[in-house]
Amino acid sequence: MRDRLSQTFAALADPTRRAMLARLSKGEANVSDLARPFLKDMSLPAVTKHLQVLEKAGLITKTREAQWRPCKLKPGALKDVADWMEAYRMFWEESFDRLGAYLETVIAKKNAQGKKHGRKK
Amino acid sequence: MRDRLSQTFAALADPTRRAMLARLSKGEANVSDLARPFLKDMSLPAVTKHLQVLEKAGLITKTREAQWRPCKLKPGALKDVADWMEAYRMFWEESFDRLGAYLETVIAKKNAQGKKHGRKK
DNA sequence: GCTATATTTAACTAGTAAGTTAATTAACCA
DNA sequence: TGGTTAATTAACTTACTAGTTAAATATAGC
Repeated sequence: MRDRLSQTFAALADPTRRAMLARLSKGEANVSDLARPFLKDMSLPAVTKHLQVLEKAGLITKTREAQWRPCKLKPGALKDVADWMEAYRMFWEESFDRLGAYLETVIAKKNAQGKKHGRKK
Repeated sequence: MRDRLSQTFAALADPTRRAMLARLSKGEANVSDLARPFLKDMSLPAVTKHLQVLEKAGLITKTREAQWRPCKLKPGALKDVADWMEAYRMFWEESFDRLGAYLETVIAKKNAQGKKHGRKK
């Protein structure tokens, strides 16, 4: 599984790792903060490994601060997932009138992008 | 990996399977249609297995029609992914004014849901 | 320097995933 | 009935994943 998007999806395919992301969505946390809810179920090295998976997938960044390793969400990879998902939105936005509303938001988004930031794709 | 969302993410963590979904987003297709682009790279049983993964993850449905097995996208699982993603949208919608626009669409969506369909969560 | 705290690395095991080839099932057609 | 097409199942191999325990590294504070 060499491609980045596959790596990201694989990282998300685990409830422990998703719980860690959920925790990080509330704010920065170091490894032992993130480990705390799971230490009944698994060892600390297991937590370290999960964090390495998240980091390699580009979902978090880990920095150094004394003996702690503060982690935070890194949005890029999630954005890639969101962009991929976008192609399928019409399939889950089931009602027809919602589809119309959806198309409007897409157009609004495109315009906003064109004006302010040059984004890839 | 017992939970459904993990199963869905795992199914999406493979470029072959995502390509199959992309094909199905253009319309129904049977197994050999879906296999065609990959038969240089893998055997037909491998394709069958990929489709089984997608089916078990709730991403496609397979029906019977004579000796063919027409497949089509099943949006439910993708919707679950989208719902999960929603909690993180603010992290990848990086610019502050976009965040404002995002909040408006969330409110609009909430209202639309309340009026028309009773959805979970 | 010594010790406690935070985290990672090493070495290993068990289970799962993705692929293979060969054989099998199922439906159609002549 | 026999052949052809479509798809799956069986049995197996290889590689990866998630976890383990034990040992190592790094930093802070006395």
